[in-house]
Amino acid sequence: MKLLDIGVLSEQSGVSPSTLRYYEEIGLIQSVGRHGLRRQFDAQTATQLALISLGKLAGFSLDDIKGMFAKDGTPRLPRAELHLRADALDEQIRGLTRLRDAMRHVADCPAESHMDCPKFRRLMVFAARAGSRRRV
Amino acid sequence: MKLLDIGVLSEQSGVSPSTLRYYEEIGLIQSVGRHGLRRQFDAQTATQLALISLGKLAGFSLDDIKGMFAKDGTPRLPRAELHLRADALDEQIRGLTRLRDAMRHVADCPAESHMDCPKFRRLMVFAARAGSRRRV
DNA sequence: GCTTGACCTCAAGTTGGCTTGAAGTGGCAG
DNA sequence: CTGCCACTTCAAGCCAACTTGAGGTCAAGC
Repeated sequence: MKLLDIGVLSEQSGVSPSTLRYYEEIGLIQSVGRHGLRRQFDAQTATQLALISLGKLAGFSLDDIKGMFAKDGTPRLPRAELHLRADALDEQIRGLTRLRDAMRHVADCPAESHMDCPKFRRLMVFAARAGSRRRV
Repeated sequence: MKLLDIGVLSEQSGVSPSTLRYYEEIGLIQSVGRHGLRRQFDAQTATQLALISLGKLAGFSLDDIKGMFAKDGTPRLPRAELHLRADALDEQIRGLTRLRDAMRHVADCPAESHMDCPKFRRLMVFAARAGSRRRV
């Protein structure tokens, strides 16, 4: 079983050593030994790190992600949870799309002031609604 | 000119009084006077708050947003900047969409383990790339 | 054998966007 | 006139996800 020195893993994964130590501290990853003082990691940890960054992209917290690995570090992704998260992503994508369209419109809008533009005003109503709802 | 007590504005906008005070403290909004101790705000501030929540949705920081108002509180949205931000939103939307599709696929994927699914592995490569780039 | 440099530990600091707590004040209903 | 209650100030706290700093260790290259 090939072992990776923390520096190598860091280099390979783009995750800084301090972050790796932090991840280990919170139990997200495990080192399998030491070379002198230096942590050594299983090659599998690189895969795990890719999954972690994937999870972060999808909006999971590190704590959420922690629950997605079995004790041995292999992924354990509950399908229902994935669907839920995909739905949340859908929501987010819809909101962002609306926002982007409106921004484009406003940027090209000939109205003297943005406040004179009906689309902009509609956008603000949307924003006001979105703003007064509790954050996701 | 109609004035709003902080409580009224808070109620109306869904922004908590402490947040309003915080926004004033950082110079994002201005109160126009006091009724006893209580801050009073211009009715226009409600509009401004809608814009602020809009800006937050779009991924602007409060500091960015601060730059989007003239000293009198009227919006000053540079069109070039809007286009840039819309482009960034596009990027974000594309990434999220890819992610969502892949998540859906994985959730329904018949492979024994997620690790056996080619799509999942491709997704991880994407994640590894995205993760090692500097955060936007 | 000595230096070097990347690692080590542990505590504390950072950032953004607020919220909370303690102690005080003032307008208004009764 | 009294009590209430939403406000006030100011400092401190909170959250996640790290980073930084001080002081220490160790394997490897010269």
